Parts: sequence; C-alpha cells; structure tokens
Amino acid sequence: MPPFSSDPCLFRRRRKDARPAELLEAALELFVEKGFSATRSEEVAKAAGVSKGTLYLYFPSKEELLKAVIQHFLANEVTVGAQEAAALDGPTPTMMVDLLVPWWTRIYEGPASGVMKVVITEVRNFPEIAQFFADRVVIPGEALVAGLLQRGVDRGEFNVPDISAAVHSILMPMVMLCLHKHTLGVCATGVHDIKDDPVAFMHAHLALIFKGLEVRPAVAASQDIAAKPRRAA
Amino acid sequence: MPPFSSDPCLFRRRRKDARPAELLEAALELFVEKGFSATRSEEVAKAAGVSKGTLYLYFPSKEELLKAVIQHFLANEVTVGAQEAAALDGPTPTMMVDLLVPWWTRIYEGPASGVMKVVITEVRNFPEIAQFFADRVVIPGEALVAGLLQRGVDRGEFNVPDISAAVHSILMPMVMLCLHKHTLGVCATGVHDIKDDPVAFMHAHLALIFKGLEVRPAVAASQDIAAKPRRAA
Amino acid sequence: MPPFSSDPCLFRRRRKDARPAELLEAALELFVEKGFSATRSEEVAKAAGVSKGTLYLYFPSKEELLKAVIQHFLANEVTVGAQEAAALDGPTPTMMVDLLVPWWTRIYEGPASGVMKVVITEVRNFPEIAQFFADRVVIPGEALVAGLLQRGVDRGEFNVPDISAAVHSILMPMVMLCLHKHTLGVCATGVHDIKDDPVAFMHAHLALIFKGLEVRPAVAASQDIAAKPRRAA
Amino acid sequence: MPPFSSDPCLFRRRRKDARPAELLEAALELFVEKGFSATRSEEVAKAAGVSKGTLYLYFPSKEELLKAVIQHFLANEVTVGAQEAAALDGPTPTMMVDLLVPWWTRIYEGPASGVMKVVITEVRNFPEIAQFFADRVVIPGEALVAGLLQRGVDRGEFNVPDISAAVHSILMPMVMLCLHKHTLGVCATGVHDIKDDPVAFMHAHLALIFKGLEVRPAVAASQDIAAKPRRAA
DNA sequence: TATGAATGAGGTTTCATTCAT
DNA sequence: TATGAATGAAACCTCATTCAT
Repeated sequence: MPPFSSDPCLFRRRRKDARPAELLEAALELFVEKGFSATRSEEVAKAAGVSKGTLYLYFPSKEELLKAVIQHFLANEVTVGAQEAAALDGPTPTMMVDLLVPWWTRIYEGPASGVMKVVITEVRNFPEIAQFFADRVVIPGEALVAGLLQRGVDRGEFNVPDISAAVHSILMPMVMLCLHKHTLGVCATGVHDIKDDPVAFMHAHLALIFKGLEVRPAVAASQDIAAKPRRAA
Repeated sequence: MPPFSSDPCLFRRRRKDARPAELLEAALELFVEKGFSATRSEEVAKAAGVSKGTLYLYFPSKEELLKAVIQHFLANEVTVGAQEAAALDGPTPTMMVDLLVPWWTRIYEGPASGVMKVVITEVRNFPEIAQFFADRVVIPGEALVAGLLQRGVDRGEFNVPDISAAVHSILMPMVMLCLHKHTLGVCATGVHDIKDDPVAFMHAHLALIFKGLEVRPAVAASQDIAAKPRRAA
Repeated sequence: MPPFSSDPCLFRRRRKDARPAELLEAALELFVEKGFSATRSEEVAKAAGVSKGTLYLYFPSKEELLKAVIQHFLANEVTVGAQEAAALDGPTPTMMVDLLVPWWTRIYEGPASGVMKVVITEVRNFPEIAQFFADRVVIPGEALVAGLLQRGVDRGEFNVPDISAAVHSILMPMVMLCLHKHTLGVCATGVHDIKDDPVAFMHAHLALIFKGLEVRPAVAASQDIAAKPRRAA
Repeated sequence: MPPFSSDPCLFRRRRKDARPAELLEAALELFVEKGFSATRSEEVAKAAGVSKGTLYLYFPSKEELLKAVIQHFLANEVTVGAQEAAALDGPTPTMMVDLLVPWWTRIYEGPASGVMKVVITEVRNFPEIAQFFADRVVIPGEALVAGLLQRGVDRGEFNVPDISAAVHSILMPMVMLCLHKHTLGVCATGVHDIKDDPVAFMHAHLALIFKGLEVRPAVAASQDIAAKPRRAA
C-alpha cells in the first residue's frame, strides 16, 4: 500500500511515538476512576489498544507507570494561573473573581481535578512525587492567592489579619471539591452535591470570603467575636 | 446454673473486653500509614499482639474492621459535636466559635484526622464504606454546621445567601487540613503548615467567615462584587 | 436442691452418660443435611447443647466423630428385615410385598435413609467403614432379597434366570431413592419427585418386577399379587 | 492487519487448544478419587502439568470447572443418547435394547460413571451444581427413557401403568451401579460385583423390565425380545 | 516491536483443634 | 468436666510480571 513508506513504515512509527502518551492517558483515566490498586495493568493496556506485554515495553512496572502519569500531567497544569494574574489590573476583588472563578472552573471540570485526586490519594507511597507536587503545584498556587491578598492589603482595599490562614480558607474548599468530585461524589448518595454548578459555588464561596456572614453590628459588638486568644466571659 | 461461673476468668475476660479497642487502634495506625488496601489483615493482628484468626473473631471482615474504625474514632466524634451544639446557648457566632474550635481541634489533633485521610483516599474502591462514611460522618457533620447557620439566620444575627455553599466554605478547609496532615504534610517539605497551631488557624478561619475581608465600602460599591451571573460594568 | 444426690449429682451424671449419644444424633442430622465437610464441628456441639471443647472430650477428631456416627447408627439398622422374613409364610410374591414395602418405607422415611446417604457419600475416604457397611448392610440386604427370589424359584412360583442381576434390579432403585431424598431431591428443582409417595412407588416398582418374573397364571390367579392400586382385568 | 500473524505459533496454539481437555481429565480423575471439595485446585493444575494460575485462565472457578467436567463427560453423553434414539426405528423393545445397552455400557465403563459418583456424593453442598446436573443430565435422561416407554404405549406394544415409576425402576439400577463402581466397589470386598460384565447385567435388567411390561404376544412373538445374545431377525 | 499464555507470590477468610482457666 | 478465646494451617482466587515466539 503506497501511503506507507518503505522501511519502518510511517504509520507504525507514528503509532510507536504516540504509544507512551496514549498509555499515560489511559492510565490516568483508569486511576482516577478506579484508583491505582484497583486498576489492573491489563486494563490500562486494553484501554490504550495494546496488549499487556506492550505496556511493559514502555514502563518497567505499574508503580513506575503511576509516577510517569503524575509527572506527565502535572507538568502541563502548573502556573497558568500565575501568568494570567500578571496580565490583569484593577480593583483586587474584581481581579480575584475574574481570575479565580474561570481558573478553578477549568481545573474542576477538566482532567486536572483527576490528577489532583490521583496525587493526593497515592502520594503517601511516593515521597518523590510528593515533593514534586509541593514544589510545582501547592507552593505556586498558594503564592498566587497570597499575592492577590497582599496586593489588596497594600492597596488598602481590604483587611487580612492572617494571610496564610486566609489562603487556606480560600483554596482548601476548591481543592477539596476536586477531590470530592472523584471520591465520595461518585459513590455515596445523599451527600449534598455541588458537582452540577461549580461556577455558582465559586461565586458564593468568594462572596462569603469577601463579605463574611454580614454579622449584624449589634451582635458583633456584644462580644468580640473570634478574637484570637479568647478569654472567659 | 452452669457448673462454673459464667464469668470464667477475670484475666481472660479483661483481655476479651480490651481486644476490640486494641485492634481498632492497631488498624487505624496501619491504615493511615500504609493505606487500607495495602495493609494486610495479618499485620493488624500482629500489631495488636494477636494472631490472624483472632482478628476475625471480633470483626467479620477487613471492610467491617474499617467501618468499626470509622465509627469508633470519627462518627462518635461527630455525634458528640452535635450533642454539644444542643447544649449551648447565646449568640450564634459565639456558639460557633465555642463549639467548632475545640471540636475540630480535637479531631485534627487526635486519631479522627487519620480516619478522614484513610476514608477520603481509599473510598473510591469500597462503595459500601463510602455510603457508611456519608451516612455517619458527612451528612451529620454538614447538618451540624448548617443548623448553626440556619439558627443565626432565624435569629436575625447574620445573613447567609447560600447556606449549602457556606457549609462547604466552612468545613472543607477543616477536612482538607486533616487530609494534608497525613499526606503531603508528612512527605513534602516547604509547604506552609498549620500543623503546629490548629487553634490559631481555626480562629482566623472563623473570623474570616464571620467578617470576610472587610472590603472597604468604596471598593465594594464600585462594582457588584461576586454577583452570581456577573456582568460587565 | 434436694432432687440431686450429693456427690456427682445424678442430674449431671445422667447428662454425662447421655452426651455421646446426643452428640452422635446431632452429628448425624447435620451430616445428612449439610454434608460432612460442610458441617463445622462447632455446629454439632451447639446442636447437642454443649460447647466446642466438650465435643473434643468425647471424640478426638471430626473424622472419628463421623466414624462413630456411622457405626452407631448402622449397628441398629441391620437385619431387622431378615428376622421378619423368617416369620412370614405363604406365596412368595405376597411375602415379598408384605415384607419389602413396609421395611423399605420405614427405612426411607426414617433416619436410616440418612445414614445411607452419609455412608455412601463419605465411604470412599474411610475404607474401614466401607467394609463394615458391606458386611453388615449390603451383603445381608442382598441375601435377604436373593433368598426370597430363590424361595419363589424353588417353589416353582416364578422364573428368575439371573438371580444376582434381579437382586440389583430390585434393590438399587430402593437404595437410590434413599440417596436421592437427601441429595438431588432437596436442592434441584424440576426433577421428578417420588418423595411424596414412596409407598405408591414401591408398589409400582414391585408390580413391574413381578410381571417380569413370569408369575405362573395359577399362582397369580390365586390371589391378587402386589396389587394395591391394581385391579384384575 | 496485525504486524504478526494472528496465529502466533502453532506450538502454543496447540497447547492452548489442548489445555481445557487436559484440565478436565485431570480434574475428573482427582474429583472421583478424592472428592470435589477435598481436591485443591492446585492439585488439578499440577496433575495437568500447569500452574495454579493457568487453571484459572480456562475456568473462572473451581465450581465452573466441575460444571465443565459434567458437561464434557456426561451431559454430552446424554445428548448423544437422545440423538441416537431419534435415529432408530422398529419395535420399541428392540429399540430400547439396541439403544440402552451400548449407551449405558459406554457410560458405565467410561469417565461418565465417575462424574455421576462425584455429583451424587457432593451435590448437596453446591446447589448450583445440583441444578446444573438436574437440567443437563437428570431431566434429559429421564425424558429419554420416558419417551421410549411412551412410544411403546402409543404403538400398543406394551402397557405401562405408571411411566414415571417405571422410568425410575429402569434408570436407578443403572445409576446406582455407576455410583457403586466408584465407592463401595473400590474399597469393600465381598460385595457382589457386576463390574466385570455390565453388558450381561444390562440384558438381564432389561429382560426383567420387559417381561413386566406385558409385551403383547404378537409383538413378543415377532422377535425374541431381549434374549441375551441377540441375533438378527 | 508486539503478543498473550503462563507463572506463583500473596491476599482474605475459614475452621479444626488446643489449652488455660 | 466444661468452656470458649486463641491459633495457624490451608484453601481459593487475583494479578503483576515474564518470556517464547
């Protein structure tokens, strides 16, 4: 057949070059869906359209495959937000909404949430991955939010007594919901679910962060709420 | 009238009575450290100083053992929280601080945080566990916080446009930090860590929830921050 | 309590003396119902109202218990028929019906059929039992029927070219139905079942056999042979 | 177009094709000798010259293996009998002898008798096997004989007051002797044994049955029914 | 390079048996 | 004598990995 060149035919070469990526994608999908240990290596091979033996031509073991999956998908998912942050301007609250809502929605709805699930659930057994994840994802992510908060404080737009704690208060629900999407969210019934409208949740979440519970002045004044070192009445 | 006392021997009886708790403790420790599936039931038995068979005298299967661990170390904690909530009185913000800070500090610092890590990271492969966890922990926990928020709204103490989202904003950071403590927290360095002062974090977190970022009126008025379907000014 | 005499009180002594028989009865019932290997020794103990340990005071192992069960119930079940045979008189066909129908009905409906089931299903692993069973049950049983046939031949009542084969033709269905009662009969549906009317089956079976024995018209006419439901033309 | 022939290697293919039969033979031999439950799956594998895992490549469980044994060695034999019955013609008594004698001789002397022993002695603990056996062997086998009897009745060749009982009278001795061959027959001495001449037994058995079927003089006279060394008309 | 038949270590669970009391 | 908590040897089955082709 003429379309294929003579020696190592182009078709096969193209297949061969694509193999590792195809295997990694199949593996991620299955690891997210069924968990690492519950996924049999043959399933990964089948999903990628090759046989069990072929998988082992590219990855020496199932564990190495997992490491490759995490590294591969992590590399592409980082620091997009940071670049976008640099491009924006205006009042910090507006910036935060304009930046964080689409950024996190993209993550939540795309494959990145699956990567997070895999990393978080398996990280304990792979310390190298843990460090990699901390360096490339956690620390930059926290820095992004911390930077926004600091900007608002510097510009006198709002008041943040404990930036580090606030970063956690902002980010943790976002991360947790990624996790939830792929864990409890898929197997337990009766749990309240935000899966269907992540954008609405993000707006509500940020609104709460911005405005708090709008405690009525009288109530708030009656006692000093949430003072750090609380004293007995 | 049996020929011998039906309480045959104080020593054995005491052992028998103590066994379940000893097994649960050994199980939790191993489950947190190595994961549920990666822990062999024999290891749990050995760690509790008994043989494999003895474990099955007290728990009919490994999965039931996990359920018992959840019930013993976490679900009871949730129940206690709910009872304490019923006993308190006064302004809702005060109540929330007085209740949630020690409650969650106990969870975070005690074995309950380990249970959360185990469940969240492995639940996907064990649907029955997922449902058990949802029924005994997630739903009651969310109900506890939702109840407090509703109380505040009913008494006109604060305003909560979206109670369900607020529940998540409050609880997710708490849960996520439990997870973090036993995953990234033990293997990655450099990640900001609240491990050493959970009480301080809780106060800051609740303060943020109550007061928000205290956005200055002028900034807030300039555009409608965080309106759900945002439109351009 | 006065009813019990002083030293080893009569009540307990009586219990103790009855123990082995109680255990054997419980064991037989369970072995028939669930099979030997599927019966746990604790179940036998429970059914006899004692604890696991006590069972082992009387029988050194489960296998020895099985042997004791078989020997115990076999000893009492043999040669009753032979004695009854000696007491009867008259035309052989009549004798056979009068003897075999109630004899086998008793066996089929009583515990003896269970013993047969146990022996037949387990005999392969217990050669001593096999010999015991052959000597005490199979050989006397076959001799009984062979003797009856020989008597009929000697008296010129019927013709039996191959007595040994005829013995099998007569006895095998009877034995097989005992077995069937406790095996296929209890677990498979759709199999034609004679469980509900063994007497009718016996009459039909013997009627078939007799007509094949070329009963001489004179003898046959003298009385209605084997004809409970049958009527003369 | 796969890169290599889809028939990768004749040697391996031939092994793979032969494996199931080899495993079934090894399994039957062990099941007959030691019983189904007492035979470990690894023993079957070893006897077939493969490893434990290989067995499970061909049969999903030990119970399915037993089902396959039943189907392969016995159920097919029943099916063949039914087909042969359809192919024959002529007077029913002749048909029955021509059909049943070689059919049952084949069963008795071949592996099928072993299957019967296994099923009958162990079926009680495996309800699914019981149903399978009933559906594939008992019901078709009884239907085969019942069909023959009905044919004779319809053609006015003989009289059968109770077909169902007659089916049992005919089949039970045949089945029972299969059982006997592999139970008492191998371990007890002194029991009368037809092992050496099943053909003679079958002729005698059927002769006994026929004479009881009131074969009409005309039919009986047309050829000498069931004479032991049958000769062509 | 690609295959898939074969392997066998390893996991959970059962249960006959023991023995301290 | 009687108990029942404890044991640990099996048994079934899975699946990551190898290797002949």
